[in-house]
Amino acid sequence: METSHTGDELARILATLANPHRMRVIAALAHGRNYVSALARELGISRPLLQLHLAKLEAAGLVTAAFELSADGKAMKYYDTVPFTVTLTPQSIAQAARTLTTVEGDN
Amino acid sequence: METSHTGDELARILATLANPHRMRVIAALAHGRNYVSALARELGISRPLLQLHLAKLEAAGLVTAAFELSADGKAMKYYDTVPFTVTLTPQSIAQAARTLTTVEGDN
DNA sequence: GGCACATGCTAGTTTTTTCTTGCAGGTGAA
DNA sequence: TTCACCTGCAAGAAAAAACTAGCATGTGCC
Repeated sequence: METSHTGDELARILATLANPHRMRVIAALAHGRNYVSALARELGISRPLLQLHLAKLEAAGLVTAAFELSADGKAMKYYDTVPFTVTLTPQSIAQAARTLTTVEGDN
Repeated sequence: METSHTGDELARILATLANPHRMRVIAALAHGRNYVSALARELGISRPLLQLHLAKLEAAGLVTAAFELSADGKAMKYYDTVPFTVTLTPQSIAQAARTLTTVEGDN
């Protein structure tokens, strides 16, 4: 559950979600947690590419990672979605825009 | 007022909103409509740059443009925000992801 | 005419993001 | 040992986005 974000946080969240691969990752994880190699196979993309997207999703706080040992002793990195609710309206954008830190010239 | 979007529409909306300049444009227009030259001065950015961002906002359906003649007969292009409400949750993302059209390899 | 304001467009650069390729490490099992 | 899995990382290529600079148009007013 998300409450309010700074403008920069919101911008990062939106930029992170605005990608087809990452939307599919969220969709896949919404059905249940999974580890990266299996997830890569499920989505039909390369593992390094998936790791890149997972890193961005995690940086934005939209998924979490947890190491776990499989039955046969292998280290698996499991990812799961973080529940969130973000409501976008012109007003909420305006509110967030007030806390943007992008410095350029002046304002 | 927004209802449901295709995955591609949602991705475009999010990508459009995920930019500091465009967030500020939404914020500025939320206070009232304005024309591009005045808006550029208010935001402290160049007019060509603002026009680029306005074009993207309009393409995403987040703002509308209307030509109007000023008192002294000059053609002014006024922009205004379009009311919208987009709620993001893992489920809504998953739902949108089903209609993504990005073709790559297979799925 | 010349100045100040409005718009539009385009070509080229810079920056960021995306993606591939390839190599490293580790484990258990045949 | 070799094979099939798992992870991590980094360098370089490719693609997309952001931004600048400059020129064009038009208007009314002094």
